[in-house]
Amino acid sequence: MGKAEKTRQFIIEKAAPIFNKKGVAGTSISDILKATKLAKGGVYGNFASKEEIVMEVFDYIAEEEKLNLRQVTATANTSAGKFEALFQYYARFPREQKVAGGCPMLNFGVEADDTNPGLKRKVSELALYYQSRIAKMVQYGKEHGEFKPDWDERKFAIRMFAMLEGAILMSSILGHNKQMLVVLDALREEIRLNSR
Amino acid sequence: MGKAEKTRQFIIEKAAPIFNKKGVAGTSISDILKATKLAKGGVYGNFASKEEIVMEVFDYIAEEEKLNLRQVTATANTSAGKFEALFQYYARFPREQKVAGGCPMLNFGVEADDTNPGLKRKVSELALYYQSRIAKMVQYGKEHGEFKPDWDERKFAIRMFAMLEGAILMSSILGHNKQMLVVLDALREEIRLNSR
DNA sequence: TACAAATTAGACCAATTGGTCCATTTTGGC
DNA sequence: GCCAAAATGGACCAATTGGTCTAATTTGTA
Repeated sequence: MGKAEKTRQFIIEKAAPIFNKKGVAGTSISDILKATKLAKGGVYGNFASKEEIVMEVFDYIAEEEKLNLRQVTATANTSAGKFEALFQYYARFPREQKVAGGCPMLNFGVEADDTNPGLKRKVSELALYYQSRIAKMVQYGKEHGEFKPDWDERKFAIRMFAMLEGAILMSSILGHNKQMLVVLDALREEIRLNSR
Repeated sequence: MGKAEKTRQFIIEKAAPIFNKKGVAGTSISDILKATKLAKGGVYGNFASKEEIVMEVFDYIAEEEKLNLRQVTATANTSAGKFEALFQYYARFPREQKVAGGCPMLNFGVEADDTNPGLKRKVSELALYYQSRIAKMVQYGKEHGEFKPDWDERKFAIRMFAMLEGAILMSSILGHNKQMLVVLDALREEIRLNSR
């Protein structure tokens, strides 16, 4: 029992950054064998196919990232404070990422879009989860008198999410985070304007 | 002379949507042979490698997309009008795309990031080109009294670009463009606030 | 400590990968 | 319409792909 489960988890953890960096099509089973130092039997005894590994890898990265962000926001006790903590996290992104390779929604989403409906669904669910978390942070802030009551939290969540993903893309292809900083400042300003 | 050049172009045009949809690693030479109905000699007589095809395919898509957007903005003669034309184009994105598969900066950028420095560079140049075009549209609007002179065009360009890319990602993984419409409305509002 | 069950190593498989090469065909200029 | 040059088809290549299978090892438990 325990052994197989541990090997499974071990494979997932080793495979995750590879898939996140090189993509699904760009990652071969032999890449995973190399990283885990297992033989084929060790992998295929625990997973039915590459596809199954990919799915679980995505779930794993998603869960780690959620955990990460929950920790980041937990440090503050006001909504504005949580937003600021988030912004400071993204100002350092992807340096403090647990699973290397950048944003999994961006990486897997772009590839899955035209090739893997199951994975695409997972990505969209994760994206909507983040947007609802953002919206809830605004909502909470409104309920506690931090933010103006007429601030549309759902629209803000969509804009914030889109801007962050776009900024992550730019950071990775430009090799610096100056554009991310500009985006974060704009978000800060938007929060300030909606504070009271 | 002419023949080889035409075959080259033919291969690029047929290969472009495939690479744009399935990615570089996800596209095989045999996919290209199938799409062009050529044999290997016909492809490798015109290109040295898959890599060379990819590079030219990206240039081709980039050029087509630039042309497309230039036509879109050419219909209006004010900056505000050009922005509105752009927004209407992106409200329909990717329906009216010349090369199918979505935004090449998103598709190629995400994959090239960790795997292909040459392609990565092309992507970043294209992204900066678009940002400078946006900035110039604001600049022109300021010079012609459309927009307020203290509007920071470079920061706006970064935000607009990031939001559009993020919205394109969301459109493709959600399968609808509702979030894109929210983003476009926000951009419209920002332009309105900076108009005079 | 014995032993069945769980786990793994790695040989093996057919299919596919990117790429080469040359004989044949097509081409455009004279 | 001739003919060299350009272009193409497709056989062929070694390496790699995802995946199977079995013999050997490791495991937890009685």
